[in-house]
Amino acid sequence: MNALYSCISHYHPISSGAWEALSKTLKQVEIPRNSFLIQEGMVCNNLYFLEQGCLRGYYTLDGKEITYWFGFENNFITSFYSFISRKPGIENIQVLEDSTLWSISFDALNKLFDFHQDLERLVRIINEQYYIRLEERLMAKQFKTARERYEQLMETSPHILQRISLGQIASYLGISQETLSRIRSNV
Amino acid sequence: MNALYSCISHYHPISSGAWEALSKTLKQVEIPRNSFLIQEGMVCNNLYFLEQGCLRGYYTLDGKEITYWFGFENNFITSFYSFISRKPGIENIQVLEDSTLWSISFDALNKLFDFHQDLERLVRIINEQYYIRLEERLMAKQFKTARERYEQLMETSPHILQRISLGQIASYLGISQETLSRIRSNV
DNA sequence: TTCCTTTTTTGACAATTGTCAAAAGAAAGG
DNA sequence: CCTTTCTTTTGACAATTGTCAAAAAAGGAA
Repeated sequence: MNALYSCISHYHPISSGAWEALSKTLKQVEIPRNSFLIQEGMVCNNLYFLEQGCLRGYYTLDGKEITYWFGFENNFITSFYSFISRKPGIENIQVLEDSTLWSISFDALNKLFDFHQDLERLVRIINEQYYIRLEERLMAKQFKTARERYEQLMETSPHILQRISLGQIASYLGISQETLSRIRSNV
Repeated sequence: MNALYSCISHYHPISSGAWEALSKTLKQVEIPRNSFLIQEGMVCNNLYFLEQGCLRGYYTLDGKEITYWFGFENNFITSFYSFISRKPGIENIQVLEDSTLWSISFDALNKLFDFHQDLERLVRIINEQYYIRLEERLMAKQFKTARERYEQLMETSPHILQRISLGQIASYLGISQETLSRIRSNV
């Protein structure tokens, strides 16, 4: 749980009381490669913190799997739309490597908010940071070529390339696998 | 201020104490067409609520103005990256129609959070809803053609088409003005 | 190792979208 | 009303990316 504590502190330090309450509520989840944390049609009831391993979020469109994010160590993970709106989502979260997560349910989290304002503040701040990241991604997709997006990914997240298959990276970048393969070959 | 109150209530009702404190802190801003709320290189210190009028956010790339959002009545407006990170942003917010806004500064808002947890919760919830919208937009850009994105915009926000010029809509959709013009002509 | 499966690369061609330039149309100011 | 400016449309062509199909390479299991 140390990884989570230091990750949290990086965003917004919380009181020892809040940390105690949170850590009592968290449940550890060990989940093997190729299993699913969430599947489409389900309401996502949990927010996860990924301590070790690797996940991907994808949905299915015209029979194809469209990957739109990856999760690595120290990422917060959930099927955001479903978790927030409390409605069934279209997202699948697949485990790409044997993973260790910490889990908290929607209800438990909201109960904690009532007693620990600093926890709610923490979540607000994390949300804001994740919003900024998403905004950057939209900008990149909107105004850069596939090659530029790939080069940007290599700079900011070279670890992705070592752990994720080409087809899934292509899908994440919003291009076909063949295009990505060609980008890589004729550097 | 009624519009703001009812907008807020729609997201998350707040106590009368919180509303009183908030409404005392808000400042009304009247700003004419073609002026700027924020310009690039500035730190954005304010969060706005747009009561009446119309704005756009854009930045400059290779000498071109790239519009990436529009604001209409009942929208919360800020240069998000700059407001949150407290760093200079690259965003300009231009007033497209004479507008009436309510304004609160970063510091004032954070002070209010310390006294009114329900206000912080409100902001957290609004952030979450705006995150979901952004996610939808990224998905649309990633996996739909320009024509599909245009048709989706016509369905969900037909009012945009009546108030915003074609070039700016094209930029928002991430396509050239000529392409959008052609999409419209050969229905 | 050898076989089998999955992933990546390559080729040929088509579809989508962008760029540049010019014309047509609409809006704003005097 | 006319002139000027800004916006939208159209044409021609180029660049980017997608699709389908097949080959090559890499990875896993027995």
